[in-house]
Amino acid sequence: MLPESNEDWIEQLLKLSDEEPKMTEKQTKILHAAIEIFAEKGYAAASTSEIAQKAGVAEGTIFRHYKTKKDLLLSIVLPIMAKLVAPFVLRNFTPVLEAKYTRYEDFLRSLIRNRLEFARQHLPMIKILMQEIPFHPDLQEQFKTEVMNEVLTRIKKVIVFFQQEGQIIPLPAATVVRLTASVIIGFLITRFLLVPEQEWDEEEEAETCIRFIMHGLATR
Amino acid sequence: MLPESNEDWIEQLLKLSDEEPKMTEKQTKILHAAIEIFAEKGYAAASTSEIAQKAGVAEGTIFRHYKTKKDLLLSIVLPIMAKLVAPFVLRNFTPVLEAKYTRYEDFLRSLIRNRLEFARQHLPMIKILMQEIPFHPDLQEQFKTEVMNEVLTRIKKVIVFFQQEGQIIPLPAATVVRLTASVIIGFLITRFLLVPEQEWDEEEEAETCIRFIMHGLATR
Amino acid sequence: MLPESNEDWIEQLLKLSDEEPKMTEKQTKILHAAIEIFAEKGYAAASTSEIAQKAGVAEGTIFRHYKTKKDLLLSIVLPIMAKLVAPFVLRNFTPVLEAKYTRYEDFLRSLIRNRLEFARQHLPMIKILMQEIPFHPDLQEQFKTEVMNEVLTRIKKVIVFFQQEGQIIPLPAATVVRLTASVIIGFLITRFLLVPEQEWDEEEEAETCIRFIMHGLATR
Amino acid sequence: MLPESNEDWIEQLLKLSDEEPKMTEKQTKILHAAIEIFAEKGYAAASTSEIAQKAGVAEGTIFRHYKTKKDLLLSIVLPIMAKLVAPFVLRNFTPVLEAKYTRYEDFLRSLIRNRLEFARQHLPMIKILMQEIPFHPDLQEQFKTEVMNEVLTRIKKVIVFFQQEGQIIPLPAATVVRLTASVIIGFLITRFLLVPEQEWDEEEEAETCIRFIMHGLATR
DNA sequence: GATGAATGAGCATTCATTCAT
DNA sequence: AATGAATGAATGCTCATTCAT
Repeated sequence: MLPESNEDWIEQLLKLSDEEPKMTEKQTKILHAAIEIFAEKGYAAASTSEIAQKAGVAEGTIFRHYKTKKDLLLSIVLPIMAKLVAPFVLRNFTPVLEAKYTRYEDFLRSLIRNRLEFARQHLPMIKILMQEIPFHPDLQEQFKTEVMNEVLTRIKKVIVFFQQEGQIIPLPAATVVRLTASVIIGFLITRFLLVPEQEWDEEEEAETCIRFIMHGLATR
Repeated sequence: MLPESNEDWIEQLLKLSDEEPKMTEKQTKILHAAIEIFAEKGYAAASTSEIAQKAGVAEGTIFRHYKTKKDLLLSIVLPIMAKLVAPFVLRNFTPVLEAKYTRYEDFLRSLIRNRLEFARQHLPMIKILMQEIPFHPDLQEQFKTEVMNEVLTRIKKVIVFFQQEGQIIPLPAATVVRLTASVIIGFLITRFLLVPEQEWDEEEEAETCIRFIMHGLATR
Repeated sequence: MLPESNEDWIEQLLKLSDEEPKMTEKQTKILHAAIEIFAEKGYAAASTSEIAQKAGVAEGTIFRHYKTKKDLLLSIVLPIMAKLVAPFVLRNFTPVLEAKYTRYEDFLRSLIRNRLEFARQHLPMIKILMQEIPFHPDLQEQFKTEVMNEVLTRIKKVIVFFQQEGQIIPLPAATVVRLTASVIIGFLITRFLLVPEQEWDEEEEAETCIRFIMHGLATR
Repeated sequence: MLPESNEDWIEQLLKLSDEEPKMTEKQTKILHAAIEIFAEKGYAAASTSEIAQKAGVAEGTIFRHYKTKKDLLLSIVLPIMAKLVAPFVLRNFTPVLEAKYTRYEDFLRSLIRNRLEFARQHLPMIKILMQEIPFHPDLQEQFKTEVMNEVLTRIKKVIVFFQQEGQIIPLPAATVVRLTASVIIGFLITRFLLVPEQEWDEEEEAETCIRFIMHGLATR
């Protein structure tokens, strides 16, 4: 479980998540079909006619709702990008953190659990996002601006805070972020992409990650 | 520099690397053009006519050397996959290791340096491999067999060896591999894909990674 | 100004012109939008959705009033064709003429002025008519029947009348009509299509046309 | 027959006319099919698949030779526009004229005969040119530049020359051109488009046109 | 009457692949 | 070995038209 005190921003995250409630039923079906097919064969190799078929609509119907195929991609990928950064960008992120988590370890625990849940719920969309970012400069731009700048600067503040507290080693904040993120993302990728079929004791593995990071970053 | 003692398998790696010495000049140009364009726009979005144009050959010439477009992809991606696993698969890998590296830390250092060099030399092909694996079951199969099975079992043996020596914590070998790989791959991705334009003190960053891993895995 | 004596058939023309007084406001807007867009891009290249948009109605509304796109075209083009021939077809045309215009020159003057006004008022519809006639056999048929037969035979009678009077040269009536029409239509096209932006002294140019025709047709 | 002295620029015109001798046989067939179909149904209403079918080639073949459908149109329409103005633009036009034709009437006779032949040979392409100019700003631009500017200024010089000789009435040159052109073009349109099926005594009609123009423009 | 979502045939264009030269 | 013209299936997208609301 996440600490109760954390619930407020999860709540906010969830609020963000029920996208476009005014979508017609056909539109929803198109979106779902597109997610499935884009995730399976990639954007470029997916054909709109296949999407239409899987969605059970006429091909023209896709283009009534999404001006172009690219538009359809963006309507999948932009919201997921927003949700990806949401937890870090909510305006009360830093103060809340500093007050709430007296230990880096608690911060990590909350983060991992939250991202595990996020990945479980949105796996296909995340796959699409990761696959397509390299080929779409506009997505890259958005990603760099929102993630690199917004998220990184906020997290770095948190890192510095814990460094000042003497909890973690005084490496450059960017390095600390990279090391931490590598371990967590490496876990998520292994869990959901590389070996998804295996039975995972997620609690146990999460704790192992945390301990590894904490010892790795401990002040000597 | 890599320690001299390591040179023998690097030598072997290099032997593997001058692939198909019997390639005509046009074929080489086709291959180079394909690598560039596949890396830039992805396999599915790349057109053979664009490749032909960039290679300065006629469209038909591509299909004289590579039966299909997929064939052209494989001729890029299979060799790079072979080279990716080469250092671990050379038949003398484990014994050599156990004798040579008395410390996990030295093993890591050698590994990181070697992979840095590998990534620097073959970045576009590695990009292509990573991008296309999810969409080609045959590549996945090959990857699982060669990397997951061959490489992992060998590395796990090394891990167990160092665990028995008491140098690293007695976690499941798979977990140790994952943690170690996450940090190293996370470094490589950040170095070459996320922030390639930045000036990197690779020696320094590599040592930071090593220290992080060593502390993270240290017996308590 | 047109000579008063001419007013009666102008009056009749005007009666014809307030077409379909029972049109709803939306229908009027559709018609206007269609005229504008057909004239601008041609019938085939105009899309009903663009017309709907410009008219400010829903796509379906067009088809409530006009069964097909072709229907919409006809509802523009047929009335303008009727008005085009109206002055010549009014049943009292010939007798009136013979009585009224004692000189061919007066007939021409009245004709030019009237057609100038007609072109000024209905330019876009005339453009559409001219553009589409070659591609619609039904329009051609209508045009040949109404214009070639009806109008030509009546005008020829007038010509013969003036030839018998010795005012104009005894060429075949068809030739006289062609020469006269060429000059007048050539003027109208230059005035409204080729060089519409120029300041035109229409009175002066009309008189020049008349003098040219009269000298050209004068009995030697 | 055209006066021998005129043969040199006709010769030049014909030289211009054997367009692109390096066309493959399929390309020729595509071009001919396109001319036929564009003339019959108009550019916008013609489909490339219909053209391909009539040409007896695969649809893709069209696009190997002409990047776009518009390209195909231009490859028909630009050469015909060039040929349309060729007789007037040949660099020796004015001097030759002034020396050769001592009477406006002879100039007209030569012009009419030449344009009759031109229309007879290239009727479908001329139809296409006339139909499409209103809808393609780039064609309009080209037309205005080449025809309006180049041709008109040259012809005006000729007109002024004959006016100074006292052969024709001192109206504005533009007006003289318009009157003359109206009569000739009116004849051509009637001959080839309105009543092509009729037996025409072209010599006789041409002389009638010339006499009409000469009397119309005679100094009083 | 008016709407606008839905349709599916049709469009221009691209593409991997073939083959005669 | 190399070419490049030719292919025809497939693609993303548009369009006139229908119909339930």
